[in-house]
Amino acid sequence: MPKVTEEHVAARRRQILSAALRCFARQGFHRTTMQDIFREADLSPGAVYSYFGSKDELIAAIIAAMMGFVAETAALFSQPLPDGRLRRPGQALAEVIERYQRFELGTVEERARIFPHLVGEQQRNPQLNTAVRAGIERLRAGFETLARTAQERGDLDPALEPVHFARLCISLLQGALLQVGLYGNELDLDGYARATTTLIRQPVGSQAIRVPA
Amino acid sequence: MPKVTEEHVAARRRQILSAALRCFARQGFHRTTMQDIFREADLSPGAVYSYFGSKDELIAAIIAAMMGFVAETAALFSQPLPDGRLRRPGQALAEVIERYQRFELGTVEERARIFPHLVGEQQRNPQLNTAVRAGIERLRAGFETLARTAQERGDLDPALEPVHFARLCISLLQGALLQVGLYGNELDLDGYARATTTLIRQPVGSQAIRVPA
Amino acid sequence: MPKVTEEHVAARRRQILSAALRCFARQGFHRTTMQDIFREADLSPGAVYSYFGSKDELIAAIIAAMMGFVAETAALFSQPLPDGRLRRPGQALAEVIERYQRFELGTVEERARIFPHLVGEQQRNPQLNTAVRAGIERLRAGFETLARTAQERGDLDPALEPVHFARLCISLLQGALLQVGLYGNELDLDGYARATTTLIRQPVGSQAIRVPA
Amino acid sequence: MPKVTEEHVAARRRQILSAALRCFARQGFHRTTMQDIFREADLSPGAVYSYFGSKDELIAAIIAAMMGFVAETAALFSQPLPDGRLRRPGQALAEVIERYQRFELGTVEERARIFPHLVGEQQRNPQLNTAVRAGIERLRAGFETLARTAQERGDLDPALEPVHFARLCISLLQGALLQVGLYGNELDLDGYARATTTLIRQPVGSQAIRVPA
DNA sequence: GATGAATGAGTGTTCATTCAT
DNA sequence: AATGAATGAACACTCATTCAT
Repeated sequence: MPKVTEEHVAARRRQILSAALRCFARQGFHRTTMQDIFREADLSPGAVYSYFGSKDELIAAIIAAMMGFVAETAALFSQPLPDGRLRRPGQALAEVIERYQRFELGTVEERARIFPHLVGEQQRNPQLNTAVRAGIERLRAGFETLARTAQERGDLDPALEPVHFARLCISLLQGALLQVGLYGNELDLDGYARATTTLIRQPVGSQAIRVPA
Repeated sequence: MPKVTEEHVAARRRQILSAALRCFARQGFHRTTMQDIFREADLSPGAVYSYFGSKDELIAAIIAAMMGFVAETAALFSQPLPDGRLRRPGQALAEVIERYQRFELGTVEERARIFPHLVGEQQRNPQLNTAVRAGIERLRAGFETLARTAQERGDLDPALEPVHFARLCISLLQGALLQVGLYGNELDLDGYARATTTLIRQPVGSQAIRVPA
Repeated sequence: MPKVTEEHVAARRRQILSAALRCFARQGFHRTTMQDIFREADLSPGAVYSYFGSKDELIAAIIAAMMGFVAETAALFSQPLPDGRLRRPGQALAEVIERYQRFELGTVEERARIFPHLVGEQQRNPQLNTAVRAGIERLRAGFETLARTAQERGDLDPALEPVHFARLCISLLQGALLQVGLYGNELDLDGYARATTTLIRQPVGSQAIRVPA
Repeated sequence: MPKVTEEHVAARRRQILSAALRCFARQGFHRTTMQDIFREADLSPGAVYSYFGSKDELIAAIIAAMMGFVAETAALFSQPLPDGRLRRPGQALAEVIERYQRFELGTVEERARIFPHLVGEQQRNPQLNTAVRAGIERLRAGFETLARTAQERGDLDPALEPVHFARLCISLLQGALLQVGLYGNELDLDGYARATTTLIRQPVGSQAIRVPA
């Protein structure tokens, strides 16, 4: 009965991971005890430890899932839209936020609350640091490419250096996560997304034509 | 000689806080042990505990110092510039980043590395949460006011809702901190500040007058 | 078919015991986990537990097997040799060592490596202690009898008190085991056996006749 | 007050080591929990751990003390007696046993009961193994030298190969320890020592002159 | 009979905090 | 005021054993 077992294993891992995510979102990685996770997952220590070898492995699995989301999203940006053109940066930003909301691990808020802990952990763990930097860099590079393309098409103010502009896009996403963590449901993520799109659209000539008051 | 004592107390508190900051920046709040702090401050446990009642108090004091910076900065924005006008939002953003770099507690990088830990801690501690939300809200409200004023003067695209726009300004600041934590000195904060200013300047009519290609 | 089942049971027990012996010789009783034994025996937990009720029972079974060897050997000494005479103590010592090498449980080295663990365990477990003391006492009493007989025949220096002499024979055997455990194959057990025989042969008058230098 | 502290530290270490020795002698290394040691030493976990970094370190310290005894004893054998001559092997054996009884760590019986655990541990721990083999080898080499010297002086049967003879001396010592562990105070160690001396004295010609019955 | 996922008491160790000096 | 040895609750993790299938 290998199939049943395989499914069972996958289900248990999901069960444990989502319990851990809830705990981590509530208390952070370090304030969460393994006991908390056993209780939340309704499993014994031995059961959890037969699926994940240590607390760190559990943390790493959750971070890996989140970085997987980043990698997939970054990959998406290299693909043209159905109409054969690349997204404008503003569209891309809104798309990330929308995809984030549909991501299958935990809830929007839980993922947002995990985010600062992930950042903190990665600062201290060289292995995680490499992974996280690589992930973010891929996303940033994606925005940079979109910015160049948009500038070529006259969709973006050429005064914005693509390298820096891409960094700001990352900031807008990071800020979204932090503010969801801070305000929870009170923050309207879709409204936030629309605002970023508005802010980002900077057509050619916008500055030049400005009429002095 | 109460004055000497008072100064002595203040100096010791600074000594301890900055030792703690260095430790926290290196290891995060939870991985830092009180022993680490005793060693870094070159003081005995008893000495440290006579100035701060607990580790949490130490954490809270550091967070309070950082929120103090936020509050002062927010207060600044209500004051007009020497010429009697209020800053444009872009100016304000650059000013925050510049002030941040001159803030006297620890180094630019240490403060940035503490930031995610601060966020994580505040999510868990209602008292801190209230303080942090209040601080950020004040800053956000400051940007909102500046945005309205700028719109009235025709310095900012009226299509940008001030409430949301202010949130994005916060994001740009939060992103700056996270990225300094991530890249350290490799990130050029002044370049980042200039890029935000460029992104933010959205004069009236910029969209309307755009000439189709 | 009770006979088949009985054989099956015996075979399984042997399979498990020899797997356990290998593990115990490698890691000692306490560092060996039941998982180690399941893996070494290539059986499931349930299977092993249906033959031995606990880890302690497994340990006891192995110790019992080794004490069985001691008991058989001690019994042998009461029997005269084919020529109707009893062994001289030196012969007996060599015989024990030779029989030890042919004992069917595990290898020479494995049994030697188990020995100190056996001693340690028996010190702590009154039931085992009784069994082990009885076994060794029987062997010691055997040597004592052989010593008396040898003394009567003039084959052994009467200055050696049989009671103490027998103890020393036991020591020479214990030392052999410990040193095999320590040096493994590097120790030549047959050479050791010959040396003990040489040491032990102390004929009547050997001291008296000694010519002063 | 560095002197007071230094003495205090030494006293605490002794206190802890002797508590540990009692526990280990009673239960063996692995069945002894750190809790047992805290209780026996009447100290808190933190106190014990500030003197010894781990259970293994505690075990190693005790084994080191015992190997120190072996090393000192072996060193002694290289020194001639007051009369300028080297000991005869039998004298040396008795001297070891006598010194063993006066050794300051724990009681005679406790040290004996630790012995099999020490052997078992050393089989599994390469570092300990090296140390223990070296210690025993030094003692064995001491006996070998004494044997050669004795043979040259006609004090020992030249038929006994010094290398093997020395091994048997080690066995007689090992056996003494094991039997003290087994019988406790019931075993008369001094009687044992005298018996070994008697067994060992094998003067030249003892075999040759033997009169056939 | 056999399996192996699950249990949960128990382990070694850490570290914020106290208090006699 | 200052010290630092000591405390002990709490932690991550292990492993002998069970029992539904």
